[in-house]
Amino acid sequence: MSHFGRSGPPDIADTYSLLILNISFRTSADDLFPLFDKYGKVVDVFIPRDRRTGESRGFAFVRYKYADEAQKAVDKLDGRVVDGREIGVQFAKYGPNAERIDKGKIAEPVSKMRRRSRSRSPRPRYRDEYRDRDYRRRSRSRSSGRYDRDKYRDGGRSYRHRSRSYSPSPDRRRDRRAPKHDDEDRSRSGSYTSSSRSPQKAKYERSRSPNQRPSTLESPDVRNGERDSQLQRDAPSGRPANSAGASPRSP
DNA sequence: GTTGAGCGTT
Repeated sequence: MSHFGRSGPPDIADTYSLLILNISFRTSADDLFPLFDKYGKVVDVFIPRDRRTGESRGFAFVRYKYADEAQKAVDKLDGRVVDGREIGVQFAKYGPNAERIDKGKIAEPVSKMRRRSRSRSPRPRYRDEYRDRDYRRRSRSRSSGRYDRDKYRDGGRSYRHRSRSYSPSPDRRRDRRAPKHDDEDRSRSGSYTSSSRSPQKAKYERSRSPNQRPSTLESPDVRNGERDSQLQRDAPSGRPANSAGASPRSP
């Protein structure tokens, strides 16, 4: 009953969802919980994070138990400087399931809605987060800015002169994060339920240990050469039956 | 290490 997290939200029956925008990227639910809990009874605080990097997106969802408290929080916390950034508190417009929300509170399930609001969708939200597998680097920021310009500048001539054939598979490296520290109290690190709170709130070093394995990170050329070498060494006969007829380059 | 309109769950 008190343990949720197996299937998403704990209980969104009589709770009002508030959308917190403009929050710092380092702000966590633990920092927003006491802030919002001071104005009312916070049921849960959820901060959507990126699936690729795992960083916060910059907004959070605070679920209140009563609308009056939520309204108060919006009026009080809206415009408050948190972590050095002004946050924006407002009622959630959409539900977790894209359902209809009334003042942050879920009006009714989609089943009862039938197809009433089906014809009303003139605003297709383009969520270019991770389409499927073609998730590129456009994301929500970082891409559009000076970075692109700089990149373009560098790519003006470097990009074009990419030397010989360049294998278009740079994102093939699946270097997993080195499981150095596994004592992460925060299992979800996103949903705060005022339940499990680590007494040791030391400064979580953002250093995610970017353990990049240079072995697999080596250029394909080197690997290719090595493989080629090995292949050649594997067939010192001078005539590898494998290569007989099937040459790497079919002219 | 970076960024800043928006709407959500391991």
